[in-house]
Amino acid sequence: MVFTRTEKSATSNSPVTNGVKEDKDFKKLKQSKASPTAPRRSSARIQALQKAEKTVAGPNAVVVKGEDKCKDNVKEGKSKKRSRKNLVVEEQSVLLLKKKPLACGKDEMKVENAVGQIEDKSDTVKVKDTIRLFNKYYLQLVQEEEKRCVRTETQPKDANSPKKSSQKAPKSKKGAPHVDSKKPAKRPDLKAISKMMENNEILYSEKRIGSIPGIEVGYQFYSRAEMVAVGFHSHWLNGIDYMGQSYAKAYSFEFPIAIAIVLSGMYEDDQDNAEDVVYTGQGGHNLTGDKRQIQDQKLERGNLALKNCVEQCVPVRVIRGHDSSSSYSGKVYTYDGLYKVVNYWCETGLSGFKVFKFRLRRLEGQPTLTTNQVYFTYGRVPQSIAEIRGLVCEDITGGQEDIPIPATNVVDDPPVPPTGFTYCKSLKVAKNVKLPSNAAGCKCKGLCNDPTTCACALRNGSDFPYVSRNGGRLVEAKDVVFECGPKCGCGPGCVNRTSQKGLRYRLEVFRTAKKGWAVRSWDFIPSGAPVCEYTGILARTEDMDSMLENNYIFEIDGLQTIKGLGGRERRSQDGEIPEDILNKYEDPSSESVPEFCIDAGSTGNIARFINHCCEPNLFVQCVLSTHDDLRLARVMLFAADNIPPLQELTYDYGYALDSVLGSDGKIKQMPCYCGAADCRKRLF
DNA sequence: GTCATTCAGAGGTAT
DNA sequence: ACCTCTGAATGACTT
Repeated sequence: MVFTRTEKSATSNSPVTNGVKEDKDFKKLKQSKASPTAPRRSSARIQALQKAEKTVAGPNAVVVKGEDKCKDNVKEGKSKKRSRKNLVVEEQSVLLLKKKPLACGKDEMKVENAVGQIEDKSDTVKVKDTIRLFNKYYLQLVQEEEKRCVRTETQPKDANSPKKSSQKAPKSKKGAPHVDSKKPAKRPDLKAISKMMENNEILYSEKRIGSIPGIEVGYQFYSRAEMVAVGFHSHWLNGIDYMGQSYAKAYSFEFPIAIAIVLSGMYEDDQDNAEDVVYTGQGGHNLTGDKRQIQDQKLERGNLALKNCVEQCVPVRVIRGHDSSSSYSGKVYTYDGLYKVVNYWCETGLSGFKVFKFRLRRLEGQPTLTTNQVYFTYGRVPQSIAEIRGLVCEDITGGQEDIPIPATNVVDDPPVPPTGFTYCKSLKVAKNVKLPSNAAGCKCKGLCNDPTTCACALRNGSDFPYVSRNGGRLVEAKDVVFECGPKCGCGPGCVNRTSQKGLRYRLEVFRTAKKGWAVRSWDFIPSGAPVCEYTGILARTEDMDSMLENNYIFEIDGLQTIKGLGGRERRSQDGEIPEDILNKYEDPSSESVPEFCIDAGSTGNIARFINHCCEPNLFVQCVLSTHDDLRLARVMLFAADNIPPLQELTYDYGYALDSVLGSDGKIKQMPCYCGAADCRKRLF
């Protein structure tokens, strides 16, 4: 089930876009308390509110301060030079600041709760934001790399090979030995963590013994580099992460001591029995080729660190690496909890060389390991229609989409399928709305790949908004994305048509107990990948006002976002949007409220089943391709995170609290069941 | 399509 | 100046 979407707010890179209910409501909203939701939604809107009512509430001000600091820690990392202690102290002072308002009156109670939640969740959210930042850098660097490849491709010999999808550029830059500049940059993941280190954006740059706040047992990483970004395991290559002598001053242990290990199952002598692990030490093996042992291991570095753990009873975080062929990322790393290093010995391994062995036993009192974690399989993703439990409809699209979308219901008795709507893959336009088709288009041939000449890329700030990796991923949320359209010279395979290529993942509509219908994917979805468009009937908002009970209206607020109106957070930098686009809308009254909306009440696609969540994994992105009218932009949903199979897909409907009025003119409330740690508890 | 091989990668640790 | 249980591209192979 879906409700009216309103203003969006974005948390860092989880974007937001679109419609505001109406400005009178917004005024009401303004009067509402400097809402407890402020922390969660980094939200422009709330910030605007706070600015607007600076005069309010002392305690709130304090809280805000604390939050700001908190945010600083997350976003800018510790920009202070290292010195751990300072950091710790600072964090404590933040805590103090946060706790202060606890003892206050009613309104402040809200704040208190909110603050309490911030604390709980902020660890989780810090991790999430850190990973999102990593993903953003990663995609930016992939983009840079793709650009570089184009350059080297066109330079050497203008290989205008008719090969279609491969503008991949054979990276044999041998032709130009002096490299077309400084950085070969082959590993965007490593570059991304380098960048985060430079900027002090590593979440826990100080190594820690034991568990890491915000990372529960079962947490999944999608690359070694992600772990480095969080500070969970600080080498991207080594299996054993340990604290060296430099920590001797701050602790009374004998160093080095190991703090985290990755089990990749690659050592020929490793044994893994879930709760009980025999881990082979590092060193002495052939780095290339068969990776066999070629010499004796020594009791040094990581091996010594693990030995010291035995004697000093230091627990070690254990991460298991898994191949997951079904995913684009190809690898998954699960955090499986703390283990104690029970003992160690030295033996002659299969290859005849000395190896060290460490027996690890899982500490008690942790969530049980499932076989899914040890022998990694993603839940039970059905392989065929016959395997689907609770199937109530084989394909709700009736064959319209390339990939069928089944519906399942294991909640109702008897199970019922979703009804009351007509599936429609593409947008329909109401009679009184005219969709222009004035986009000029670019003159590229075949595929667009040179952002310096493609007219469409130029509109996006001289870059393609997408990288071609994984079939097209949006590098970051923008106010609006300009895609290639019907008048462009490029073909359908062009990366700048990424949102026009239909569904890419096997989606399922499933029944939930409290939230009605919901949507999930059987496939892994990498961050920045397009998930689906929001379709329905494109209509005038004013015609909708009578239909208060219609919960499927999506207001198109591309224009409002671009202007930063209604508290929306700008996503693009000033000057990035071509002026000819902006200058069209001169009537300020037309700007305050989205003029157009998409009504998916009676007709729509899969998007109408996607639920709201206060901590979503999708974001909304306005896209223009056939015309350049921001008020009529297409609405796309993109993945904000790497999304594992079977995780419910959600986005932030973006309601401001108390912004929705019932037919009686009273404020309507709707509880939120999203279950996020920082849930606002109300949808509106 | 899958497998095997290749190799750059870049910070941490110790010398 | 070492070390390193990645990742991705390439080439060889199998169906």
